[in-house]
Amino acid sequence: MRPAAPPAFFPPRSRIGVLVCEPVGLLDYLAPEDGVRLGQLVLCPLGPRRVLGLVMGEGQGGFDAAKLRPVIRALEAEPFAPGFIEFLTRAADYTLTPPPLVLRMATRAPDLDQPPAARRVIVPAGDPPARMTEARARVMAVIADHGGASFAASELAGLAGVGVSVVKGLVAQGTLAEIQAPRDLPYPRLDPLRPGKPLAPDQQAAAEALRAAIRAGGYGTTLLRGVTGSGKTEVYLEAVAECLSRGRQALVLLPEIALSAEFLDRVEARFGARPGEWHSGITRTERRRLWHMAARAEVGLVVGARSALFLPFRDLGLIVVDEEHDSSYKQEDVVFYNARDMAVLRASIGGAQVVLASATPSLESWVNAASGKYRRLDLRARYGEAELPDMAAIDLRAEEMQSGRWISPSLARAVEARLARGEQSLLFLNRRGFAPVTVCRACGEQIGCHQCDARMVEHRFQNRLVCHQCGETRPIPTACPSCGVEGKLAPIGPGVERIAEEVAARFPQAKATVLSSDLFHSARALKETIAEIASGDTDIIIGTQIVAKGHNFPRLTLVGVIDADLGLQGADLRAAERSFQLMRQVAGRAGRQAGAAPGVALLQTHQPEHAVIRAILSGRDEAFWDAEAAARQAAGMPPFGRLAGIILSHPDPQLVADFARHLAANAAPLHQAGAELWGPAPAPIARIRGRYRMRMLIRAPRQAPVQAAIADWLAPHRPPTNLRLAVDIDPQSFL
DNA sequence: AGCACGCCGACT
DNA sequence: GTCGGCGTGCTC
Repeated sequence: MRPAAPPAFFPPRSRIGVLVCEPVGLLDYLAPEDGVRLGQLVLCPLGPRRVLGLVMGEGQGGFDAAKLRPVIRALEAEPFAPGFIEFLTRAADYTLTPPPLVLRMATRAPDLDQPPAARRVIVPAGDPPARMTEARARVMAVIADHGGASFAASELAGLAGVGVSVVKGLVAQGTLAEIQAPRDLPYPRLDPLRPGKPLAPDQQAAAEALRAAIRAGGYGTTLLRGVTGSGKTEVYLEAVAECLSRGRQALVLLPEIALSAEFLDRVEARFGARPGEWHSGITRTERRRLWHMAARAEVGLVVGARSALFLPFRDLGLIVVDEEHDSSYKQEDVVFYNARDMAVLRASIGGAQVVLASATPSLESWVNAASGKYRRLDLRARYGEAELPDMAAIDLRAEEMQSGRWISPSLARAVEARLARGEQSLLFLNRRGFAPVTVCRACGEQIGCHQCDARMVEHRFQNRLVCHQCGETRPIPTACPSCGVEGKLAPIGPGVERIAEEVAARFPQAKATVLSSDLFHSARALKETIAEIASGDTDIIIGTQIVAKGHNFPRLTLVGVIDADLGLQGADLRAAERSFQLMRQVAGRAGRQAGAAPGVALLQTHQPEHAVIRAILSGRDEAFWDAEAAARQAAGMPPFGRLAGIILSHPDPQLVADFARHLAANAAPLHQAGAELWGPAPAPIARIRGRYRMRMLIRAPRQAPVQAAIADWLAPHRPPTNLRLAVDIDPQSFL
């Protein structure tokens, strides 16, 4: 373990620099009466308010010493480690996010300004009572059975099946005592020495390579590539074991933590205890506990969603980013960041290892591995040849398609064959709802959202029209809102609900289940449905991309992609890459059967000769990535060049346009840095929630100081009131 | 982000 | 004359 330098101490009333959780940022204060340490969280006076701040170092000066106000008090939370402060600072610099917003992400735990939560618990204190009754004996038995665990009086009474008065009586006798104990307890230690599952030779070799990297200490990133079922998880859990046995903390990031109960069980089976769990669904109590235990190094392993990267770990030695290509790692609202890239940044500062695990890596990671910047480890499939299903295109131009139907005769025959054999089929369409467009046959009007530049999507199960941009819903009208003609509104195009209708009509004997994120109010409900499907309770699954995430359906032998062309259109830089990854994953759902013949994946397409379709069918990933990389390199696009998006929005379209043009006309700092500026242009979604949106795109050579150039460019221009300006470094979405 | 201040139109 | 709309600016 590395020797920890003693944290800098600032004596009482000395001048300190504090980053406050408000847009003002770094301000000077006087240290409180007991002094304060670097990295401590403090409560500061700011105007009439008290706000949270982080002690960053000595004061900046340049502010009238007589006006300095003292910090109210230091919080009892563990101070941030210097490496963590550096990470926050550099993450803010990289993403061009105001540092206070990054500090907010790092302090998202309840009651940080409160002293450690305590509760009153009952502990053994003395001799058995003079009179031992049956009820008293039961209480003593519960205490004996539960060893070190401690309970509140009411919990103890409940467990013993007696009234609280019995417990109180024992306290009065002096047999038991009620004491104050911290509410937030350390997590049970995971045991890295327990034996893991036996590993195949290639897993063994990969695990040893990761262990060696961790043993060597210092930073490094590894791309761990292996299809679903190749045992990636067992391999990186070995890296976790090595990290834990060296006394450092580990973090596993997952894209869809809500679905990870199975994952937590695997961790428990491997290490004998459950890890800390961090995502939007955990309770306030658990959130507070995990935050403090991360800071105090009293949790060894945390499994979490992308925001877990901003937990104040004391000494993080390993970050695993599972399914590293997943687009949910990119946050695009208040703060724009990619958790995969920030994981690499955090690890490089803290001397930690990163494992990027995926069956279908992002082009960025693939190129970094090819250039030697990342180590690359490959795993083969565990179960013989069943890695991928047999794949074929169904050329829709050659099929007899009836209007209002989307399942071709060829695909229907394949489904019939599965029904006859009692096997499952999956029909994949990445489109929620019943129909994406509702058109008036009298006047041609397409029903749109009042707030957004988007069409309302019919959701027949809810019997409403829904805007997929802002979530606004309204009843499905019978008359056209534009011309008023009754009964002429018609749904155009399919969504999963409409495929379900077609399935019900064409395969009336089959049991069908629709899997779409909007149909499940909770992660639990979704999990239950998935378990039912896995148990064989369904003949035909109709799903959006929610089905692409690693669920194992043992009886699934056919995957039908309703519209393989859907992701290919549009000018999106990553359309080909994303389409390839998604269809590869969906097709893989039919390729997992141990020992059995591989399943079949059929792609309905109007363009079977398209490069992406051919690449998927051929199963030659390397060739696809090579071609994609060459095309990106030729165009100077990421990862060979750099992009940044500028998104401006305001309720008045004229105002956004004027300000955007004003910025574009004064872009000298960008050009001096070797960057190009494209736009402004109305964003593809030109209006969301009543705000008009314009976009600009910056492209620069790989080594250009893009962030500094953008900061210099924007600094002199005050945006008008209420105009929102967001900078999206390394954008994934261009909408 | 809040919360002041202050400069304009609409009233008891 | 005031009350209150929100645009501008400051917070160590």
